[in-house]
Amino acid sequence: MTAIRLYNTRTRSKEEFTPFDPRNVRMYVCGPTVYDRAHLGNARPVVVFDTLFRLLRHVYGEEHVTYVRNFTDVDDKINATALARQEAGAVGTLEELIHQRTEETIGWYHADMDALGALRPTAEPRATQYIGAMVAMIEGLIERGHAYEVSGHVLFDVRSYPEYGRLSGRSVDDMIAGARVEVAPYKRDPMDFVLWKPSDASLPGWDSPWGRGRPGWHIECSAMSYELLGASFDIHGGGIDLQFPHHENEVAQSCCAHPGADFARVWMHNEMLLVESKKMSKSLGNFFTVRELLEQGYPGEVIRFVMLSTHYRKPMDWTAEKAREAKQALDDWMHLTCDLHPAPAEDFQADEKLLEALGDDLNTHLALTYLRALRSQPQKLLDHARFMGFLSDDARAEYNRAQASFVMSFGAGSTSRLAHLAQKMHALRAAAMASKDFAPVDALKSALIAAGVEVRMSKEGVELVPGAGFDPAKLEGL
RNA sequence: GGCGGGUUGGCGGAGAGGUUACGCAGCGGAUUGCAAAUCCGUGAAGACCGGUUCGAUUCCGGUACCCGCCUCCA
Repeated sequence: MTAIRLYNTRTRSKEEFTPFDPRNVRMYVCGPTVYDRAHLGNARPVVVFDTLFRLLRHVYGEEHVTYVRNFTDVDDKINATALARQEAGAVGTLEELIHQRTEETIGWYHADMDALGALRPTAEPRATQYIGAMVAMIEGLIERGHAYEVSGHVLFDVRSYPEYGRLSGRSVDDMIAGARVEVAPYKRDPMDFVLWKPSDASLPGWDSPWGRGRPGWHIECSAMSYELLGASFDIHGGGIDLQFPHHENEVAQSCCAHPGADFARVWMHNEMLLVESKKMSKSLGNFFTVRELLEQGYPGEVIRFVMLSTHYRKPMDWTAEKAREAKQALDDWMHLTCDLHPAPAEDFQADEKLLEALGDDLNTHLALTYLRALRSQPQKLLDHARFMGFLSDDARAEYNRAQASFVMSFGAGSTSRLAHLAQKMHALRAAAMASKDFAPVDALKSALIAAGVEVRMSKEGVELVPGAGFDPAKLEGL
């Protein structure tokens, strides 16, 4: 069995991965808050942990890996969007408008992440489906003396959990010293965080022992991971910016609610995405969405390739140049493999070298280097690229559709416009060879290149290949 | 202020205490009427200062600079 070593944020070291139960390897990854289109930064953990999911499925068997990624559909930004729609005259109750908004966003998210070649997780729970589990967990925390109720709020008492701060390497005292936020007066300790907060009539709420309200941000992941994966599971992933406070608080809640269990054994955090060397973030406003990129003509697999060309624990700068290189490599692979048939997934056995690269804390860059070396073995390249999430059925279909639509618009075989031009070119060239006057040949060649056609000439004949910027209209009159 | 991470050739980006990363770009060659595509070959690095070592870009310490978290965020 392939050895997998993963960097564990909790211990700050690379460790050999040993699942609690090899027949049910369990991974939880923090998913999106569904109030708007996913930006490119949101896509990084999706692609990274999708690659890990694929590796785990290959090593332990498809049926033996459970991957949970949540949708946060309780959030004040969602409420605000719904409220704005209502004020703009949208029909329906606030709850209906909120539901509409989250449904719509989840649909976008699925479409965008599918385009990146990411497999759907085993389960995608929504916070609103687990309010009962959250309330139960909060009640348990109060009973055990780890949480307290104050004026409709329930707060977690960080001083009741001595390990608080261990995951993110901070001490409560240091954090208080450097605190930049105003502290709510009802908190026993400035670092105490909200488990439950009251909702007024203009906000969505659920009945609870503490009145009508809604959960704090962190409790949902604790409740859903417990319900779907148990008190102890193998891997918890997410962006490094979630390490504190989100994951720290998750650890505190879960470990206090289920003493004796491990919660997540391995914590994995992907680094941030940069744009122009600055972190892409909502507050800086320098983010763009996956959809925008797709619409600009960057195929999803190109985005995936760029993502995987940088190790997940390093910041990654998104640049047009990287996208260009990725596209070049993928086009080349597609061209080499478009006529081959992929091996059925169940028969595929990945090469040990590729598995070693991925098993070494997801060295995806090395894995891509391995794929590149497979140029001379197209069948092997096709199967291994597909294992990595490239050259998918969709991408191959799209490629073939593009080829077909080209034939469609010009007619097939010798009557095709380009074939005709190729013949013309060939004849002109043959004449030029004799007359030594190449001007007419060069003129036609220039016109073809201007139309986005690549001109390949050899002794055997002339081959015309339409490129990315191919414009059939420019062929008129040639 | 507290905590964490980074600094590799023109660009991107890995591994390894000593032996070619790789890709892109460049250069040279084959090929071509000239090109394109393809193939072959090739130069170029390890922020700075110390230490450990027979030997460090790789380990340790310091300096500088950059970045992130501590506030919604993947």
